[in-house]
Amino acid sequence: MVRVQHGGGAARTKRADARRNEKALLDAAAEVFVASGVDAPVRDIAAAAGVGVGTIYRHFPNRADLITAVYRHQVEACAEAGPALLATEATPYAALVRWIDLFVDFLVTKHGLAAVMQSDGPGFATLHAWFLDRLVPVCNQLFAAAAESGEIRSGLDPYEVMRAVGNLCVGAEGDPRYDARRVVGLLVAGLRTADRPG
Amino acid sequence: MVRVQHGGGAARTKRADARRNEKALLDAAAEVFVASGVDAPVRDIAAAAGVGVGTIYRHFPNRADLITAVYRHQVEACAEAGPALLATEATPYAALVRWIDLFVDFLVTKHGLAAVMQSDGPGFATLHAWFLDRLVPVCNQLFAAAAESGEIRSGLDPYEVMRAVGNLCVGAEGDPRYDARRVVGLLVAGLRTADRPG
Amino acid sequence: MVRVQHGGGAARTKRADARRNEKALLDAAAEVFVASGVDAPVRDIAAAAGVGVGTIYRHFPNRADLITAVYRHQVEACAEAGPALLATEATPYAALVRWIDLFVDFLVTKHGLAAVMQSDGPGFATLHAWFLDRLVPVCNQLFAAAAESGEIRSGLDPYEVMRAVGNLCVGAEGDPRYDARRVVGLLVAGLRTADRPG
Amino acid sequence: MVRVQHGGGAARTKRADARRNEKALLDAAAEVFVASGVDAPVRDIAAAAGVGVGTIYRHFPNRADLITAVYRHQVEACAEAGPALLATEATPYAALVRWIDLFVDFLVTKHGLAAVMQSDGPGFATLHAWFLDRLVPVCNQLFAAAAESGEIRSGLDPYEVMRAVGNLCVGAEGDPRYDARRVVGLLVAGLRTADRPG
DNA sequence: TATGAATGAGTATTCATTCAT
DNA sequence: CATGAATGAATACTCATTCAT
Repeated sequence: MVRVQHGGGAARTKRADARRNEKALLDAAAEVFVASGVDAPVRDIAAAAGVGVGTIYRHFPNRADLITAVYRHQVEACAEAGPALLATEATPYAALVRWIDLFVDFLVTKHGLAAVMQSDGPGFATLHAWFLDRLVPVCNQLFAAAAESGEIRSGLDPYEVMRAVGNLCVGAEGDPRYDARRVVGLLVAGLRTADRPG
Repeated sequence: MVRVQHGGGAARTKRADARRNEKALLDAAAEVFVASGVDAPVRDIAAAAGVGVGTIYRHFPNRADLITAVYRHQVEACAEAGPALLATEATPYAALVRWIDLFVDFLVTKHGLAAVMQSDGPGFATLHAWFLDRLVPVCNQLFAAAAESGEIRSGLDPYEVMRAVGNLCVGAEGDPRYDARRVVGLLVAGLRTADRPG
Repeated sequence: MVRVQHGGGAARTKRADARRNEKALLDAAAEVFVASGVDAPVRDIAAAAGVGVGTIYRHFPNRADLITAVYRHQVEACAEAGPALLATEATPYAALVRWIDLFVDFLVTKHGLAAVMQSDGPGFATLHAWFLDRLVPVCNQLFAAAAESGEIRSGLDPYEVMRAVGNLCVGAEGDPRYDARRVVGLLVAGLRTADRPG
Repeated sequence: MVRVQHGGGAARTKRADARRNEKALLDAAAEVFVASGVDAPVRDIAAAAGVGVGTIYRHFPNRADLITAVYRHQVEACAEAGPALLATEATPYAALVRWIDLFVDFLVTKHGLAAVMQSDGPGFATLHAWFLDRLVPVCNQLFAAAAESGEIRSGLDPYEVMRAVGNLCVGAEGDPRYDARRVVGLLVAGLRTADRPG
């Protein structure tokens, strides 16, 4: 009723405002996550976004919701890249390698995000599930293609490999002797068929 | 004279008591670590050990000291196994594989310990350094032998590989679809020379 | 429109509430300081004010901020009295004596506050500096005038004398045989020129 | 009976040991007091003395006992200097000035000891009383002589003046602009008769 | 009698979360 | 709907004091 009193235009304006607000909030949260990790104090995020903490709780009741929202677009892009790579790369294995590279790029540049892949806290369960729901099918597709083309071993669980890749990206920053891409490269090399031609 | 004997005896007894206490404390801490991770509240550990918090601070001024002490023996055993395996296994690569298996066994059974390998908190720096100081040289030796025998690629950094293995063990429990040993197996397979015989 | 009015009003109301709260907090803190000194536990102050400890930390991040706020008005009044006395008293020395009396009155009635004048703790540095910044200039003015009129020795450091007066007020309560005003009177008498007329 | 079994010699040896111990303890405590103030942790004192904390508690059940013991000799010397100065100095006032100088020298070189003169904690009551019992009579004598010779005002309470001097010595170290001797000089100057000759 | 290990109360401080305005 | 003030549980750490050896 209140909405009716305000009229449709007002409601739309409101919604637009809310959206702008949410967008600003997500941008700010992303920055804070990079700087302080996904465990950053809620107040810091609110301050960075220029909103009150209450606003954050309204939009994202739990932290996982916020993290999910923050990275949704990027994860989305990563997910969509799978089929595309499969279509453009020379072989399914090449596509798989490229895709994993994208995944790694995504993870290592987000301080602390990789930890999400391993976190067992109940609050992160939703986020965890969301990541998997969105990316594992893509990964499945790539693995299936590469297995069918005989480029990688059969019997591999794409989920497990993704989880492994995620783990390898944890804490990659700040240690000059540890290069997540390099060790992921080793892992990916290990996927190849045991008795491949060369 | 009695006093002198008593004094000496008392001193030794005292130390023995303290040592027993320390042992009980380490056992309790190990259990709490398994249940709640290495970040478990000091009070919980104290309660589990049946001592006051002061006693913990007396024996282990900071948390890293406690963690180090808790896992010292096991890490020690792991370190000592390296040369032994090199002597008994058929090839250096076989020894390396077995040794990494031991390392993984050690890590995956200790909830949260693997996190230590990646933790960047200043409080964990000492512990981190200790782990590396003790295990990296062993790892170096195994890698050198396997590289010399032509079983693995050259140019690998054992430290980096250990770090990767550590990461792969993070959060291994509680996820039935993720088997740290299996993914480490993939990584280790990736170490092999690119153009190995078979 | 209603909303806009409400928004503005709400914001102002909020701030007013917070201010009221802060005032209550300051009053409570002042009382606790009198009863238990400026080192009183934060929790006691919070309890006395009927607020949570977090509220205190919100308003006054460190103890010095709280103490400063508690005594700001009184110190302010003391500072402002300097020039006024200079204008109304018969001679500069008389003004100085009266002003020091005010200062003493202020200090002796605040249990533990005088200790602030001597505290060397880093946390009190700000407070200490603030006290001095505000009062020393006033004191300088009074001393300069009294020196020019030939009523007191030259070469005195007003800061040092203030510090001395502050020290003389320490622990003045609770000892019936020690009267801060009396001993300060002795000190002030000692300021007079050595070869004054009478 | 046990003592009888040990024999007189043994008992005497024991007592000698205990005395040596107590002496070492006092020396160590004095050093720690200078370094960290009279509120230094008991354990620090014990460590400095090379004894267990229990030993300190045995010899000095409360901190005040320890402080008293630590400074007993020096206070004693100060007390004894009073009559001596009265006998050797030209006038009673000169003796008084010299004696107060001694008192100040004693206080300012002992970090935190001066605080004892103002402390109202029950634990320090004994110490406080002891200081006064020993020094006030001496001070009385000096004041009486100086008053009789007409060099200082009459009606002064020596106790109060001592207390004031003690206060003026508080926090004297660490502030280059505050010189306890100087301000005590002002106070002492203020003691002179209001209408003295020159 | 000396020791020092153990105790645990006391205190500061942070931060997620709620709710009146 | 947004705000941010208020809350208070949680946790680390210190240190005086006791007591078994």
